[in-house]
Amino acid sequence: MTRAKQRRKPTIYDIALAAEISPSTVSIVLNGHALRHRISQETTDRVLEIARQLEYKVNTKARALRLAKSGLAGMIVANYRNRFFAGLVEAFEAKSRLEGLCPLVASGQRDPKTELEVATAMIKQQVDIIFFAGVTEPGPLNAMCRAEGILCVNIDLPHFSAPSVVTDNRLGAQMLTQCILDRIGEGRSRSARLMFIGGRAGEYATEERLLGFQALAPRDRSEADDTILCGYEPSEARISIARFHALHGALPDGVFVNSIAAFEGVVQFLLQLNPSEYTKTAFGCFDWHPLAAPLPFVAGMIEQDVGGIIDTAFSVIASPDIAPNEIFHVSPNLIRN
Amino acid sequence: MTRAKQRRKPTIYDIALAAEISPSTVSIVLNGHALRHRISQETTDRVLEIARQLEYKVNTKARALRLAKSGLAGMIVANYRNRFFAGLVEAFEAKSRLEGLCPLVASGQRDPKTELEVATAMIKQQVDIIFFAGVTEPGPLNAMCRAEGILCVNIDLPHFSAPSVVTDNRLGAQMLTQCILDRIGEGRSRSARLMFIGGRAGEYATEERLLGFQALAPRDRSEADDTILCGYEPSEARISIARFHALHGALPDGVFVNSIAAFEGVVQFLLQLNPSEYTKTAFGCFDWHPLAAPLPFVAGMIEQDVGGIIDTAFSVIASPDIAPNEIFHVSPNLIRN
DNA sequence: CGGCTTTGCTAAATGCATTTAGCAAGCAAT
DNA sequence: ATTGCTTGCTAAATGCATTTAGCAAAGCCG
Repeated sequence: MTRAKQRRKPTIYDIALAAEISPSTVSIVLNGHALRHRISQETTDRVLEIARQLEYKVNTKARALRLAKSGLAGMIVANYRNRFFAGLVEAFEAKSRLEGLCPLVASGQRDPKTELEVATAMIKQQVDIIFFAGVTEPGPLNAMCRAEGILCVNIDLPHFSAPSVVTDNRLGAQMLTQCILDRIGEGRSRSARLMFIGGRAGEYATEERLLGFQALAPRDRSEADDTILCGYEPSEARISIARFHALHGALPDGVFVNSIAAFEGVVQFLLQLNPSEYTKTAFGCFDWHPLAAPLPFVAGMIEQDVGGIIDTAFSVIASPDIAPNEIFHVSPNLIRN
Repeated sequence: MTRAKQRRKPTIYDIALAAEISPSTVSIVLNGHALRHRISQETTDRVLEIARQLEYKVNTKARALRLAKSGLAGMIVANYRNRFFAGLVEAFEAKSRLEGLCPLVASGQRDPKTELEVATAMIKQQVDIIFFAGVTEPGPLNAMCRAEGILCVNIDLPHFSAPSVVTDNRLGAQMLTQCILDRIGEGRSRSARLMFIGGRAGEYATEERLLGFQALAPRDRSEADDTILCGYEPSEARISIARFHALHGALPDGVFVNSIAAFEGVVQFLLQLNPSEYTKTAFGCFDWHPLAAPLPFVAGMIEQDVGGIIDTAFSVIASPDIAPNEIFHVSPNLIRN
């Protein structure tokens, strides 16, 4: 392999020179349009062989400049530390490559300013599509994409200004609530006291999950302080559940923890208690993590179907006539303990 | 803001037309070379104003084509689910943007074939630099970069074929071991039995950490079965520590868990035991995770300094005369419980 | 043999920004 | 008036791939 290519990267002109034909023909052949343009088999073979020998690689910048598309697929996620987004990104990368696109991912850190900056950077790179996952306000970003003619999809948080793909939060919440009730046991579950902790009022996912929870939680027990929408900070969840415990002198029969972040806070609190305090309580978390799963008091966790979400999002992109306000639901999985 | 830009994106030619000057001048001004090229203040202002009005954005493809550099900074990580890599990526993104580069991250999934594919895709995108973090074999990838004239740095796993930035694993291991000994207590720590579990023999990080561990672990106690390099699969770690426990009828006084993955397996095993079995044992993990930190038996965890690693890597890139085999060490942090 | 089709290929325009060499006008000095 | 410098700007080449319109040669028909 004594390749004397160190000088400069070979272009189609180098191939043309070596094959004694025109650059046009080279381009046609390399793009697989030989038949369409009636290039002879002989010429085609020669071009391909020389390209191989020279280790020719297309200059993506020149191609993108000419075609006004980059072959890049963009995705913005909130962050990578969250396992849901991490899984989403990995599924996105794999699928993008399958589709022949180069994935370009960035985190928006749930900060509108960063999100805008990151989205602008992606548009500058002329990404052909963008998925917005875990963005605080998709509306303006969707508008930007429309103005630039970039196809986009909202993930996780839907918005009417672009097609959206979301987990079926209500269904997942029902599955999780049922799992909690199962753990509590036939006898007690009818009159069990269930608590919902974590998330924000008015927020799409939280509201949906709350609906799923309330559909199964014993009616007569839905008292005001059983639903604590304290956000996603572990410390807030810790304080909130501690307050409940102090007030009632005990934990409820079941706890629906909305998100792994809130779960962190709950665990922090529980581990300060005497184990006998929480072994009678069934916990469920709308999120899955391998470190939380083996905890003895965990009845079940919800794992969102990141592969399904990404596949759906790509199929949305591929369908040209989908209404911007359409929402697709993907069922999550319940992992029972 | 009734912008009639829908048609086509404005180019420097549009600006030139509007300002009644040449595109050359526009380019010079927009690149901040006005002074160097003696463009009058008046002209400069006019160009900038019109560019603003037209919402001009440079076409990165054309620029990249001309300059033969893309303004992209690439990084390959093993995956995103691991918190260390997740943090690394977030630090990388932030720093890249500070440096005026657009971050392009991809995961190699610890699979040489994927790594090669991903690296090739990045090179096709003409990234200006690449960081390799958590790739199985940096050598060939470093060689590719050299052939293409792309600056690269190895992170986490060093290799002589490019400058490397790694956590000071030995130091971190010493800190963690000391922390475990502290927890065990003055009285017992001299003759304490310490165990090292997780990682692979012959692997750089594991060997380094083992050296740090052995430097402090009581000498006379370093028996063969106290060091279990069972890889990174949680199930392997679970089985290994279970076997130890069955064989000796008890846990050791202290356990050095090498990686959060191994820790998962350890936790799985512990939670099956009666708590009295493990409360006398001090656990330390070379990795940090918020769900593991509050566990009562955890004495401390090591958090690698992702920001420091990325900053160091960028400074390596900026220094043209660094030997390819040079290795930079970044101290990690011990999080005590 | 003239006219038509088919085959196989090419010329040239295009996308947009950057940079170098250098022009023209104005002014000062001799 | 001539020479020389400065100021302010521009022409034109360059990077590389793609695509459309169309040319030349060969083959076929009547």
